[in-house]
Amino acid sequence: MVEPDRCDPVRPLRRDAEQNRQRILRAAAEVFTTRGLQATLDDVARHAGVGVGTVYRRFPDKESLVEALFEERIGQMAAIADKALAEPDSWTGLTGFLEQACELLSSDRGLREILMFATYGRDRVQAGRTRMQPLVTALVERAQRDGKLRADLRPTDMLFIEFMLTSAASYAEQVSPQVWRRYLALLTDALRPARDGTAPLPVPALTPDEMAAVMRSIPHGRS
Amino acid sequence: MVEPDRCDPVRPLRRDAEQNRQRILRAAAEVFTTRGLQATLDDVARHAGVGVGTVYRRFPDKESLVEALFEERIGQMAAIADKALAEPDSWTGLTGFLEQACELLSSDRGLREILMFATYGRDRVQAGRTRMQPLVTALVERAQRDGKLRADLRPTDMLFIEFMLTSAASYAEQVSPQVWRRYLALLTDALRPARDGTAPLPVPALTPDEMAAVMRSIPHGRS
Amino acid sequence: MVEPDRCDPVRPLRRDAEQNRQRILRAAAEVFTTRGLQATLDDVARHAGVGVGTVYRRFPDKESLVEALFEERIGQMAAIADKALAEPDSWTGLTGFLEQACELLSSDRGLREILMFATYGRDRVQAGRTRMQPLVTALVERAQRDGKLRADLRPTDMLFIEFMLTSAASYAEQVSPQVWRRYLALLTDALRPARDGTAPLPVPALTPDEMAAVMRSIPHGRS
Amino acid sequence: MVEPDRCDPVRPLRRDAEQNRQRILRAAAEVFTTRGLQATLDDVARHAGVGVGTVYRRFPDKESLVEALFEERIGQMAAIADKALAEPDSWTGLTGFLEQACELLSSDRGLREILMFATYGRDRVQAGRTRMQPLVTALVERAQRDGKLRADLRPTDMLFIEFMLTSAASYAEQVSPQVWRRYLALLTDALRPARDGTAPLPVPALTPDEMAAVMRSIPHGRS
DNA sequence: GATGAATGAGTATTCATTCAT
DNA sequence: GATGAATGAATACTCATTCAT
Repeated sequence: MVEPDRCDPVRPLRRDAEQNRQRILRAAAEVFTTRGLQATLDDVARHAGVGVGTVYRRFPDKESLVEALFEERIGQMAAIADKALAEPDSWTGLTGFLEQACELLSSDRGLREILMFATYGRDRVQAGRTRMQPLVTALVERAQRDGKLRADLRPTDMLFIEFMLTSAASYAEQVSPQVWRRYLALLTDALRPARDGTAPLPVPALTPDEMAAVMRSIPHGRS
Repeated sequence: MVEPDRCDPVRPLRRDAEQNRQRILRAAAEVFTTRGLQATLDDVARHAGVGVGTVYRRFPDKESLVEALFEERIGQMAAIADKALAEPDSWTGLTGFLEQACELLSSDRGLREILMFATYGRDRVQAGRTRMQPLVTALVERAQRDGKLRADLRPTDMLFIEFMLTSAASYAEQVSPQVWRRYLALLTDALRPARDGTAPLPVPALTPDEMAAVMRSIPHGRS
Repeated sequence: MVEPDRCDPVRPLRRDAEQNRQRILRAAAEVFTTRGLQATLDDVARHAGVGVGTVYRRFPDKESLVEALFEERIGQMAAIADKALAEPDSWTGLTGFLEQACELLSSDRGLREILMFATYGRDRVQAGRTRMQPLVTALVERAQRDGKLRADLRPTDMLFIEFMLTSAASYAEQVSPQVWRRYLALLTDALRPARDGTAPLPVPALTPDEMAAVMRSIPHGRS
Repeated sequence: MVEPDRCDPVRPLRRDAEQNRQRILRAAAEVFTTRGLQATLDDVARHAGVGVGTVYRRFPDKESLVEALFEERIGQMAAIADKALAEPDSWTGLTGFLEQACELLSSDRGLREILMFATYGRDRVQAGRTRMQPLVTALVERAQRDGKLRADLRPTDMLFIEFMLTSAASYAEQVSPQVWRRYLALLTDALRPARDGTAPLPVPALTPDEMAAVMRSIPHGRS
């Protein structure tokens, strides 16, 4: 068997298909970001200017599409963490990470739904978390070594802080899309090494394993 | 209890009706709390031991039921705020309010969904908030007069803090139902008067009117 | 708990519901009988003059409806077998059973599909067969004791004969709906005790267990 | 490889095309045989190692492919009939025809579906039958002239017998692939000249024209 | 009033068929 | 000619809401 069509560049159909795939992904991002995961694949298709069938040709089902999108976001999150680690000042790195991660999350309703309700893609979420874990741990430990961060803070705390900020952000989304920065400032302030009169944090933080269990524990459901 | 709407003696049906209403509300709380807002009204009705028709007699539609539930929660929060105002120490009052409100609100998936995505609940939520506002304002201003609370904190911030804690709490509900206390401690610490090197909070807090708008702004329904 | 509504006759809603259930069942029988199992539940609903939702209220899914119908038919089959056993002449009983069973099967495309393709209700079919088995066995053995039936015939053969006749019947359904009687006569003739020159049947008949395996072996699928 | 589309000597494309056609037909036989007619044309194409488009170039639609397949089978049956006519003994010829035809047709789910429900295949099936008719007639009449075959048997009966056997054969395919021989023996026995007490066959056989109508009558398509 | 039966628009998904490359 | 990407009508099933009893 010889290569059928290989004289010059890429295969033409391939190009079309990939173009469409991208178009669908972009449309899905937009639709899910603004209307949440409950948006129809028909909506996505219409938004992308293709038929539903085309969406299903590229992604076996809604879940797969959502997961592909999620994967993309996790990549962005990881990139943010990497950049934060590259930042020479450990404190700036840490707070910058929080800020940028929150910027990412606060504007994406679909992503929020995935993280908070595990409507789809529990396993991917898990994998994403696993990928983030060492990066966040590195950020936290570096800052603690430098004496810039409260000693009793744990890496898993960072995720909760993210969630809390996200929650605030999404709550005010329409009216004051930036208020979450107030609460970031507030929390950032609290992250600094304990001052006089600061009581140690009460309950222990979640272990990484417990954090994983959290994701598993989230009841499945549409929203 | 005073007779609400009649002109003569006792109205036995009234009592039955109210009883049913309560029964439905209790059932709804349970069902929505555990299964989220996606639970069907049939589920709620079955749980309450009544027919769906009865649910519809008491609440014009699903949204109204959800709103009534939310209002109930706000009512409970208002009671907590009242108690907090009765507390002689303004700082203890304030932090106690946060703690107790969070104890109340944690582990309620339905509530979490309302707060984060609010497919339902705009109007009552609004009304509830209006009811809370003066109480929280009093708590905040009293603590600031005493120099116990950061000066740049605004009453609306308290609600956001509450929401953030609630979000963290219900997120970890199954795995570590008390971790939210870590974040309460963290935030409480940040609420104390600014120390050296503390930057003022950046973005302005929401005004009460904006806060009201938040409630109205929440995107509505399935579409 | 007291009976809620029991003063006089039946409960009114119950009557409506049961009426509708019957109407749906009748409509389904008609639709599946003529168009096969691939007919839509929307078709059935339209035929019954109700909404699809009503069909789904009575039968959790298409399969259940089909199975309910099947159950009914099996009941009729069993009744036919019972009647055949009550017939004093064992030969008349046996051939009468074949004839009536074939009359039943030949006019019902849906039933044929169930039996031949197990699109739905494999388990019910199995159960039905189990119910029929002893009756057919009795019919066969009685006729053999009387010396009216070929000695090397086995009960499972009767089912195959049924299937073969059904197959012929369905094939000619539109053009000559009665030709199957020719082949019934042909086979009936072959069922009589062996005459001179009749070779014994070659391959052994299926055992009841193998017969059960046949049903399990039929590949699932829509048609 | 030679020039595809030229006007003069050999027609090489013809060869390629025919090759593809055969490949598709073989693939279709395999796929439909095992999975039934519900298998998708994508399946068939994949199995054949060609694109769906190619399938559609050779066969205007799914129905045509199914029909072509059926015609092929009929062609094979015709060959068997030819061979049977060459057999010196008319009885052996006749029963041998039945046996070999059944060997050919058994264990073909797709065929069974065509025969029993024929969502597809009206026209070609028709043509195929036309081709069979004279051969079978010859077989039957020769045996009757020799006094070896029941006098009231008609040529069209042979097709029905064939169908019945095929139906039994494919029904037990997985469990006892040879049981159909029992029923061939049974029917063969019944084909011998009537003995004492044998009633004449009741309903008249189909005329060739009616037989043709059978093929046309098969209810068509989905809904 | 209470009940639960009926309704039907809405959702994810499949697959025969067309058509640009 | 061949390919496989695109299309969209069709299908099973759900659930908020209405309404007869």
